[in-house]
Amino acid sequence: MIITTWNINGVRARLEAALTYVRAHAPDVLCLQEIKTVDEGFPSSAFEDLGYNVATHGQKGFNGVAILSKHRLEDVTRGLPGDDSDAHARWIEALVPLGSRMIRVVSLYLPNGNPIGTDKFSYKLGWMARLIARSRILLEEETPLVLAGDYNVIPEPEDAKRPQAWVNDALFQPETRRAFRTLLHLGLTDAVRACHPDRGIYTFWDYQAGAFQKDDGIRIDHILLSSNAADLLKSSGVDRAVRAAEKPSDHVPVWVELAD
DNA sequence: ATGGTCGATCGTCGA
Repeated sequence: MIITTWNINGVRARLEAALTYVRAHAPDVLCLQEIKTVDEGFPSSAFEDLGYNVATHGQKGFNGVAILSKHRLEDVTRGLPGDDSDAHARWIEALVPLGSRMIRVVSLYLPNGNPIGTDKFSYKLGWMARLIARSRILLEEETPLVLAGDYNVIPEPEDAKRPQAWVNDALFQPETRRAFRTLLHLGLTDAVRACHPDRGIYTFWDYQAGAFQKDDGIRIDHILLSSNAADLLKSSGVDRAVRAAEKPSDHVPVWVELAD
């Protein structure tokens, strides 16, 4: 089973690119972030025509996440618990059948947090604390867990072409990286890092200043696996060619292959 | 140091 995550930066602007990708790769599950539309604006029928079930958690103008699946979607839950005042659409969970059992898949869009020293950065750190709390609860279940999305976290210096360019950025702050490590220490595996110890693997290149042409990228889209999901891990990868296609997102798809 | 680029939406925010 292939589970893919992709920040598509606007599902309506990216519909043709998304359909092209799905036709070519046919992932079993596709987690999307930054759909940038309300649920009613999501082009569900275009994906349903390709055999996918669709669950969205949208919002007007920005944010918004979705899970598309060739298999059943059950027990769909929207929103990250822990703060009733948080109206951002950044979290959706679902159960998906994998062989004879179920796995829990989450599509998440962690706040960017820039600029540092503002309430946006505080919101990011608070959201990460809630992510850790929710993950702790989900890990208590025996259902294999796949946490896929745009984490807006550069975990280590080797996850950036120019780490020094990010030292004042929310994505690479010590507090941000520490919270991400705390998350990993719950027992989660960074699937791409586990399969690819080499540096130079990036998932995002800014639109500006020819970043992709210079390969001036960062690795901020991650798939974290519970230990019983990591036991099923066969391979993982990053589809960087998508960034060179027509009218691309600034992020590319990241995927894992799990044994059925 | 500044401005450089996108999407959603239509002046400006978020990234």
